[in-house]
Amino acid sequence: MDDTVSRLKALADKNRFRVFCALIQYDELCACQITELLQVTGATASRHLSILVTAGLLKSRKDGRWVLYGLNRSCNGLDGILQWLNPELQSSLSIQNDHDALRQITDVSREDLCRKQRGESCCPIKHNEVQDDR
Amino acid sequence: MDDTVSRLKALADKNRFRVFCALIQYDELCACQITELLQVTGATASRHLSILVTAGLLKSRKDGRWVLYGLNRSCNGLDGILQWLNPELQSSLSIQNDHDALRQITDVSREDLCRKQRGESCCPIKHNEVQDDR
DNA sequence: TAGATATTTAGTCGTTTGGCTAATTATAAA
DNA sequence: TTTATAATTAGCCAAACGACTAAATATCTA
Repeated sequence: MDDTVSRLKALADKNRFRVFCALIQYDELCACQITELLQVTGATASRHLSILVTAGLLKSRKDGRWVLYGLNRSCNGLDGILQWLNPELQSSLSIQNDHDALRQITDVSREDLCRKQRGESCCPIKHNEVQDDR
Repeated sequence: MDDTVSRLKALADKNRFRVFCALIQYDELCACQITELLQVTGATASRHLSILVTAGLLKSRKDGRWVLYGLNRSCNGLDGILQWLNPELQSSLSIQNDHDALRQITDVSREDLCRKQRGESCCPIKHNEVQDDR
């Protein structure tokens, strides 16, 4: 039970939930891409990611300087979670917004993305107003 | 999305999760029975229950002096949640413990149960040591 | 109707959470 | 080997949370 509750806790935060949903659509995203999606500091994104990994929902692997995150496909009960969420995701405007933002984020190279995050105003990515569902 | 996250938040607490699981097995339980199961004050149980109701996971109805709680069968996505949880519940010792405790709790009348909760030491219910899974 | 009683609400308190900045670690490039 | 940089960790703070007690509400019963 404790495992299940800790998975629930991990998903019961809006930003972590967004990350999880993003990774249903994208096989792998690096920390800086998720930072850009959430519009928080890298430190904050990193902590959220570690909570999701600790709960067993995500896996991470290093790729040089970058750390790539993806769903942990062998997570106990993952299929059930996906089946539950799937209908909800189809109809969610917020998730659709994130999906659009991610297309732009993954369009630029990770190098350029990080440059932009450092404030070097290269390759600006404009985020749409995120209006929530209902 | 916000609805989904608030349902996740509602379930992401050990005591509320136990209540939800209890109501998968029992069609209806009154507030005092849930208070007894959780071993918290009535006020605390009441707040947990109201969070679950507000999230749309539970329904309540009055039966005279008592308030009965049960799963809200028309909750959006409930089937998905149940399918996800079902395998986990089968193997959980904690849930099994709660199930055993509930059998004793529902064995005595609500009147006697409340009398006992007021400390009138009638019809004692002994709770097993609740050891957690793993 | 008056008293008893099941439940909820209000108010308090210590802990946890989610965000930030600053410091640290690990890898790539010069 | 030094410098740059992606990511994480540490430390801080305000807000949210979960528990409690006490007070209020609603319903039964004598």
